[in-house]
Amino acid sequence: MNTLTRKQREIAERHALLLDIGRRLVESEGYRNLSMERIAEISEYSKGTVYQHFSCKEEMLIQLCNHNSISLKSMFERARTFDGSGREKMMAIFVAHELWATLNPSCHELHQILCGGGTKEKVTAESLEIHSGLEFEVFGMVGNIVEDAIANKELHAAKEPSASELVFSLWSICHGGLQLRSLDLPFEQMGINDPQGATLRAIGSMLDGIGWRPLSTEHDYGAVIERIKSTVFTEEQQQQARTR
Amino acid sequence: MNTLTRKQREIAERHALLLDIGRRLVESEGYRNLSMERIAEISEYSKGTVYQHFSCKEEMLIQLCNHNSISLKSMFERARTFDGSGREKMMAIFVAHELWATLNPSCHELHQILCGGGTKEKVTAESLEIHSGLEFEVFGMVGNIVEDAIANKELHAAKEPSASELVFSLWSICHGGLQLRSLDLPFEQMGINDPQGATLRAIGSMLDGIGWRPLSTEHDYGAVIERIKSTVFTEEQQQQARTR
DNA sequence: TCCATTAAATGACGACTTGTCATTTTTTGA
DNA sequence: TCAAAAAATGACAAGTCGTCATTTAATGGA
Repeated sequence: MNTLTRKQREIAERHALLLDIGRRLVESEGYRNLSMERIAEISEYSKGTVYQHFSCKEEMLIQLCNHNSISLKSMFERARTFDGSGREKMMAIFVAHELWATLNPSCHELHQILCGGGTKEKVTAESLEIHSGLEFEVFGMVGNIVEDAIANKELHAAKEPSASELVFSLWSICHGGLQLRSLDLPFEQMGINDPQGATLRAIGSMLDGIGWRPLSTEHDYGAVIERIKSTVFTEEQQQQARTR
Repeated sequence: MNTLTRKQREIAERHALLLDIGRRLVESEGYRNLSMERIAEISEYSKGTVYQHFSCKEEMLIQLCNHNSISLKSMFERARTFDGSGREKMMAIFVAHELWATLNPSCHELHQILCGGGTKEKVTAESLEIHSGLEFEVFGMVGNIVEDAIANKELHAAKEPSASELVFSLWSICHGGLQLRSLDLPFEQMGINDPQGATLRAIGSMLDGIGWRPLSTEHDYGAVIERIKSTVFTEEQQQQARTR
């Protein structure tokens, strides 16, 4: 039993190693230049061994993506511990999401790969289920913040947008913003000086629009965000500062 | 001269043919299963000839994408002819965007490919410039509607969000919504019964939030959208109805 | 300790793609 | 009519994915 577990541990370690190599390759050269052959070379295992861990390239990609989702989830878990109003907690979620996207440059790209191109068809049912499950959990976490706010009367319940729908909208703004930013258009020339801030203000306007109190005109959310960064995400913020 | 032009016309025609085959292949099998070899076969030209038109696969993809952008632009041009308030015109833009995305299923996927994966590096400078130019023009068109609304006092000018920034936000919501929808999560199970409507309501909330009059509480924008569909986009709407 | 059995690792291989370029075919115009 | 220019072709090199027969290592009983 002991030996068996040792072997299992070795396999798990190698699995993590391979994923890490994959992540680094995607980050440094884009997922198009990722090849299983390269991963085998770098890891100094043979291709066959790599294929014992991942049934195909896409399987590796979805596992990388799931790994990212887990890290997002844990950041969201920390975000919701921020001691503040519901809307402030939502700001903490936003901060978490931005830090996550900045610190894991591959995550947005990987997410997009999963969306299209018949990628999902090639992946194992298991990984796909994990993926949906994580997406579901993350959605739920954010939804709970909305529901709490409704319970606290910060936000009046309405048929539309429902709590889930609001999460849908927030998700759209965040990911759409990331996508647009990744196009690296000449934003300054277009009159957009601060794309990240643009996303933040878009969320602010939307929450104002549904009447989530205190409104952005009634409260200094800029200061809140600084407080969130320096209290809940100290380490990540430093890490981000170092990366730049 | 005449003969030369005939030849040129032939080449242009073939170029269009190849693009069309490419588009159909992307739509039917996803861009991952697109191969230049297939395009050559289907078109009954040789691979070498195909490569005289497109320096590489990515070049074909960006040209497809640019083609889509041109069609988006022309739909936006029609949208802004809608006879109504600034905010109603913006709804017409939204309708145009939704119809465009529905009628050209490849466009969103192609757009995403361009974002990442080192695709832009492989493409000709010319196509890339056209791409940026189109994006710029489309942004400008929507921006003009915002500026007109400010001039008409429907919307009070503010430092932030500026007109361009508002366009950025709207773009984010629309594309983020498309991306999320393309993940085809179990939306109903998550409490989201109408994803397209969710995007629409998100935009409504945001425009309410910045105080663009008349607010959604003061005006029946649902009815406006029906009017837009039946007057400006009659044909597209029928086409969409047929597709479903 | 030795050896038979089971498990794991390997890399040659077939199938497929991309992009090139020497060769062949077609067109042009004198 | 025919030589020169232009265009089309597909064999080819290079690279990738994923498989699987073969080799290598681990295991556990005698």
